[in-house]
Amino acid sequence: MTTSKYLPREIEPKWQKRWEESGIYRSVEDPDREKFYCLEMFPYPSGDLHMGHMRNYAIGDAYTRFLRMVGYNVLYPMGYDAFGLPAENAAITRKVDPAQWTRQSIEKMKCVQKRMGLSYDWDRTLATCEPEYYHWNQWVFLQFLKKGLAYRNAAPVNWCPSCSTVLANEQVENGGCWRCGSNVQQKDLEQWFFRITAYADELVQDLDRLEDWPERVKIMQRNWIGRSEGAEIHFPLVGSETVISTFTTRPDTVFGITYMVLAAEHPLVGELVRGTDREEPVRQFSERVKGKSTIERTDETREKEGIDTGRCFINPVTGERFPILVADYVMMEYGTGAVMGVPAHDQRDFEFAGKYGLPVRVVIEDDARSIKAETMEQAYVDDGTMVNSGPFDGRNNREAMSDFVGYLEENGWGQASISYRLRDWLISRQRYWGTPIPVVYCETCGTVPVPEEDLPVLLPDDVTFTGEGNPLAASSSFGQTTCPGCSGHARRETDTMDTFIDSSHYFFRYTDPAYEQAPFDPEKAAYWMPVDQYIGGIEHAILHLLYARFFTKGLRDLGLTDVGEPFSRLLTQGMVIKDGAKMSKSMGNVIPAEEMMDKYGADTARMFILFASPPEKELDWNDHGVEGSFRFLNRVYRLVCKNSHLFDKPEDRPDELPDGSLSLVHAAHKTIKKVTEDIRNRFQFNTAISAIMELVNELQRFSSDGGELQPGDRWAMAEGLRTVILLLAPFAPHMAEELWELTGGSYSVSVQPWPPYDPALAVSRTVQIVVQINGKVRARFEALPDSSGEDLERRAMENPKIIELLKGKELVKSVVVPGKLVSLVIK
RNA sequence: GGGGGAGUGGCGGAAUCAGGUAGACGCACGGGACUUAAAAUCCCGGGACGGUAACGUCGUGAGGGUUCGAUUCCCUCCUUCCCCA
Repeated sequence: MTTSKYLPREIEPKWQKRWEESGIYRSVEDPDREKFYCLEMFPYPSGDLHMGHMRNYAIGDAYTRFLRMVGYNVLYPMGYDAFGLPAENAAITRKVDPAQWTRQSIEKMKCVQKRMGLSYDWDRTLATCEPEYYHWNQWVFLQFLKKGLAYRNAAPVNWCPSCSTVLANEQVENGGCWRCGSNVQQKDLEQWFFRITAYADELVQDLDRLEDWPERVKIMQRNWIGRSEGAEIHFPLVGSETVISTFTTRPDTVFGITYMVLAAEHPLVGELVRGTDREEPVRQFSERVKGKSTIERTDETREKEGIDTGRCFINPVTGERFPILVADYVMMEYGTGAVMGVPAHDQRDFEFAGKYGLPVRVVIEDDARSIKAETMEQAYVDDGTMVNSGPFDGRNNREAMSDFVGYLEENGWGQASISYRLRDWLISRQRYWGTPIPVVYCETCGTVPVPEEDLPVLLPDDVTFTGEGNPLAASSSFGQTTCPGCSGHARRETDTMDTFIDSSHYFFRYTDPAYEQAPFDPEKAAYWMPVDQYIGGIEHAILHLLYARFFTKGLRDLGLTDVGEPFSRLLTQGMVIKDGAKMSKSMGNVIPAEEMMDKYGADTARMFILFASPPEKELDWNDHGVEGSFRFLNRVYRLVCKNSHLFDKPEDRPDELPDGSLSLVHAAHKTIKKVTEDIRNRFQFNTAISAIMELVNELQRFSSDGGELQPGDRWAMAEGLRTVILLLAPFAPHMAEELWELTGGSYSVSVQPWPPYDPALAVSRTVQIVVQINGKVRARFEALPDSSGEDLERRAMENPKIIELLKGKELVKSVVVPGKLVSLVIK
């Protein structure tokens, strides 16, 4: 008998070394085997590996290990999202080289990841800050430029004064910077954009194909893209050739227009009032409005402000003139920056019109009651019958909608149109630690892309980090260059790319990280892509996942891949909570991953993380709970050691099994079935682990029941223990290896076939049947699982307690559910 | 304001997909065994109320509905978290 103790500190490094030396987690393309690409969102290498990371990897690794045992050819890589602000900030405050700082952090993180025992193919590791990687950011940029998917434009942009950079719309949260929270200001700048709106429709439509994505992520994306159908209508300006266009989702209310409002940023505002007595007040008003934040301007509860321009437009459908105003609640980013005012049928317009004495004209009536403009207390926004609408009077507005748009089109007043909330992706950043945008500005040739053969445009070393402005712009070696076209003097673009570009195609790069001709080898990508299972935090529901989807479609249209959607299945893990708050540095409630592993070992940490909560839910951290997982692993270890003699001379299964052993065999098969289904179909690691615990409890009872074990018992016990080891292999891989070896198994447990189960054995030998009377449980009895309904009913009626309760009553009805219950209704 | 989740013992959570024994598994707690003692380990207990007990009544945020039967399905409401404004 072995009496050794469970010592994770000894066995974990031992097996990690063996895995590395034997290279069993390296993946190779094999057309004869079914592939499975499992991926976790790669981390930003801050150097600290926190619980959120640990949870992410524990989930992914357990699933991957399971898949390997089930027989898939698995790709499971890891890399580092290595560009970004923290490295640059460290450079400013601590005078360290961002590249060096980042590489050190990566090594630190990798070290912790290795200690966790994760089964990555480490040969495929990449870091986005390396020229071999960002080369391909630049390459894709050039291809996008050729296809018109990248362009430069002057636009009002979101500016974070604290980070001294512009931000994409997706990076503005509640009017503040997503990183530092500072109030975002609007600034007019020349910037580079990616034309994500070209794919707006496809990005919405393809969401329907993503059946294995959480519904809420799809809803968030759908809302973010904000596709709305309606019409664009053109209004002639009185006394001018100019036409003002507006987008509306309610073209059926055009007869009810009584005014128009423009955004303060609308390019026509200046022209409208030039030289009139309205010029100065309107200019002042516009300036004041521009200084307000977006949240303030779009807050629906706030009173809206406007100012008359003194100019009028003509409503083409009626020929009437109405005033044009400038108002604070209209944003240039949405629609066309001009909004037609229909006070009777839009609540915001109604309030605005009330404040400025603008007329209200009812054009849709409630079918139940008549609506009078004079007595309305709020806008009528529902559907109804069109009135005051010329040829459309009497028709239902919803049904008449498309006819009405046709009517506008025939007369040249407008046309059907689709509007998106989604804006083009602003990718320029005035920062150093990112991918240089490969463009030069030549005095004679203008904007010139850097030729592909000159890539990558490397980040220069001769920079100083002062915290003010972009260090790249101050570098003498970088800024000045010669034009690739005319060899004349040229100036380099000093902006770098948004780091979300890095994470928009890294999953392709893993399929062949050393490939030198393109971002990836099309053939290898064809084998591995798409990612079959992607795992990461819900916080990336919009930003990263939308950009990655767009990028994939862009790469597809460059002919590099056939894949249109990068991630077939998505699992969004819940946050890690401690003491009722998100575990975070700012809350001061962080448990470092390393500390956990020092104390209990990686297997315990992984086990607890998976056991404490289902992956999608929040995980409530509890120090005592970890203790429980540690105890469980100790128990398993002891149990196997105590019974190790059973494996000295393996026995064959006897023809006849003693009763207790037979029950044990049933329990083992039932457990295999449950664990298999919980992992494969539901990602329910917590219930899978519970099931293993139950089996362990049963084995322990069986082995300590006293008395000599019969030959059949010995066989059943050995089988039960081997089953437990195999089932634990995805969750506690180090211990599983150790015990597998101890029981005479061959290396490695992680490539053993997953244990099969016999459905006939994967049921309890007897089931408990309950007898209900009028819905209340009154008696129970044991029966065989396949007992017939008649049999069960007869046995229920023979039950002394039931006979007693039935005395003097009339049996009205009985319902029998075989294997479950007999329900009697009496009067 | 709009959209989407979630509410079950002292705690994390099961059962909810497909209506059928609510509380699996674990933590914390209580009792016992082993020990000179402790730790570790092993065994037993446990939703609430009443009862020595058998057992009974109540019980899954609140209220209603459907059903022989509702934690599960439907309606209304409350609380809370997330996303968008």
